Amino acid sequence: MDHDQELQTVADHFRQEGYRWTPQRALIVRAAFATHDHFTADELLARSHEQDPRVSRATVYRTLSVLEAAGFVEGLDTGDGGRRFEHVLGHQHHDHMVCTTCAAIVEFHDPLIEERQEAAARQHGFLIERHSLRLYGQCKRCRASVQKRVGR
Amino acid sequence: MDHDQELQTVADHFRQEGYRWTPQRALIVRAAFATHDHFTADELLARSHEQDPRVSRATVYRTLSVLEAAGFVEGLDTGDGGRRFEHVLGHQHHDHMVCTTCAAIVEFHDPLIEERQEAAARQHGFLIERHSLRLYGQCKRCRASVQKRVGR
DNA sequence: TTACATGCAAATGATTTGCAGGGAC
DNA sequence: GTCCCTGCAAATCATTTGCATGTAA
Repeated sequence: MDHDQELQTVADHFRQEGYRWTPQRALIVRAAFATHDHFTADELLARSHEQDPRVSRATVYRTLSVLEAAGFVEGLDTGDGGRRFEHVLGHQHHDHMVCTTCAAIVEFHDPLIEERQEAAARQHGFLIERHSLRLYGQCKRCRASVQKRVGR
Repeated sequence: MDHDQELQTVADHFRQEGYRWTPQRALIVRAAFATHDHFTADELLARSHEQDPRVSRATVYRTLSVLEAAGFVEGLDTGDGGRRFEHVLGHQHHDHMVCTTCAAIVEFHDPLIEERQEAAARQHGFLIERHSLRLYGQCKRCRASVQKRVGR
């Protein structure tokens, strides 16, 4: 799915749900989908401002919450109180490793883990709607630089 | 490990790390360990106030952060911006299912999942310090009441 | 004695909301 | 023409911090 198609999908969803499709929302969604990275609300505001400095922070938050509810975007707690969002539409589900030193995010996926989650849920009569698996620690790069320091 | 022993362990840790062991900290830790549930900072403050209304919110937060750093307590983002803590000392590691309807928390544990997490981390040169696995959805009770409603 | 801890109130930072004017449908 | 959306500023909410005073070691 290319970006224009995606944008169309989102626009359709907004209208179907009774939301209006405004230039601000188009601009914010375009900015959110521009790259597949993990952005904060503030970064999204900044990116939107590159296109039009009049877009307000409030509208960014309001749009993000509609996008999240619709599953176009997924929010991750960063652990330090903030949140980052990622563009999900058209991307395969995956989990995250978060570096506690440099905040780098590594994505991974393991079907066996997903399967065992389902099994655990079944055992408890629980119906999974979504899940979040995060590994916190040191990424390759940060481990390497620690070892260097320790080594000398 | 009974509660007095636990308290002693925590007190020892505080002193070893150069923190002072004060009546407030003892009171707060006792309140945190009183039950194995998932409490907010605010609830802990309330519980502490039952013993001594002069304990301040700031001291609760300051004590929680030492407890968390030491691994006596573990913080979980609730998804709505807040956090809950749970007493970890003397309890086996486990993950959580969170009911999005009634907020009930079900604990579960799967060694195979842990193993696969380690494997994934190894593959990416990542060193896990801690992890968080949360399944969000409907608990048994809430599923049952939805079905009842749909059924009639 | 001397840092560190405490309580208080003010500061912070992310997110939300009330409101009056503007614009999608 | 409605009613939702927007920008702005003020309001929240959880958490943190500065400071003068208290106190564990």
